[in-house]
Amino acid sequence: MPALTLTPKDSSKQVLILDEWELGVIDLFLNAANSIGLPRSYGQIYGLLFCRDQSLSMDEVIKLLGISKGSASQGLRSLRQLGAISSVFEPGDRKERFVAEIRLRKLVGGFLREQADPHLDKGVGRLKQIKSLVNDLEDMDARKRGVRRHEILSGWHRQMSRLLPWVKMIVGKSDRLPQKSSD
Amino acid sequence: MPALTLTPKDSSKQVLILDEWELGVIDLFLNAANSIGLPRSYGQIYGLLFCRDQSLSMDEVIKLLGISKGSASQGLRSLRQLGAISSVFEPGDRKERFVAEIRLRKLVGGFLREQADPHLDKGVGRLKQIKSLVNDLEDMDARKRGVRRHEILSGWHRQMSRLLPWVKMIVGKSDRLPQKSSD
DNA sequence: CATGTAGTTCAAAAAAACTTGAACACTGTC
DNA sequence: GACAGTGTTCAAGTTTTTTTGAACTACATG
Repeated sequence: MPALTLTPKDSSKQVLILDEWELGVIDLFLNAANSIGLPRSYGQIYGLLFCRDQSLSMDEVIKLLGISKGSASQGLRSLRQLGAISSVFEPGDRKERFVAEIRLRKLVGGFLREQADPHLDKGVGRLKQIKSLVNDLEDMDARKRGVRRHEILSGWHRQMSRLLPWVKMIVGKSDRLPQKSSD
Repeated sequence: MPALTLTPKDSSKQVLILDEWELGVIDLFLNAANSIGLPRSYGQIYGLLFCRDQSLSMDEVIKLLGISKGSASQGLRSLRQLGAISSVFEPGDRKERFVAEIRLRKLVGGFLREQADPHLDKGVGRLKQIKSLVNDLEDMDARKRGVRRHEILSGWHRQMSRLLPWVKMIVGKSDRLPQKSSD
């Protein structure tokens, strides 16, 4: 029972309530965000934009999701930083408007770039530190054990570094091919 | 101070303090655990076991890391469930003792099995629910939008399902080859 | 330059996640 | 059966993360 008394072609008067399926999608993304370590509200925001054909302003996001200005501002900024959404400016409008990036390749790529890569970089430093601590050991047996562990960790680091490019490559092979939705 | 007058070649008298490099490794795993969404203490426990050649009992883990019985118990159980550690029983000893799994392939595989797969499974249900909500829509335009979104999500789901086996495959190619530690 | 709109910041409040430890359960011994 | 050694459970406490909202910056307009 929404959209009953709305104006004909008034595009700024877009449905200001959410459909049930949209709530489902938003909740799905809320959970997804959460499980990859992002704040729930980021997921909600992305989910909302994902559902819509039209760009939304921050105000609309706030009203539709019922979240605070602060959350919306930070969420939108971070999502853009991740490449998960992008902003557009309607000519002659001061408001910034947002749309969701829906190419999985881009989403995954952005996430890896912003989250995984930094961790791998920090890892280099940590490994160096461990190596130097190990090299300070006097006792040869203890040292040998330490060296072995450092070697293993270095190997893992190398492997993870190799993996990421493959992930970016594999995801996005045949992005958007939604033919049979038989299930 | 139990086990003082116990066994002959008392193997329980192991170093009861941590080397500095071990602290470094433990901290590394603490952070790693955290960033993949596991409790910090799991990382500490794994890190400690990773450093050691000898198996450790729960008691030793508690003393060495200074964590509570509850954390140790839950951490050890979950890590075993993830396949990140395994338990061994010294003959004639009632205590369970633990060692770290150091094959990256196994670690990654266990993590994906226990964390990623369940999410994908739940995803199937969510998608079904969204689909049925979308199919209830009267308005054909709204419905079309909903169908489109459902198709995209299904495509993503398919892609992620395809990706995981590759990840398990790629990681572990040439596990343990730590030849040149020149860096 | 006063006003209104758009958006950011950040300290404090709220919520979520993690840890603790005391009570409990199980098992083998005397 | 009472006891001692091992390990689990979970309500309550602690810590960390997230959200809120009021104050603030920036900027265009009259």
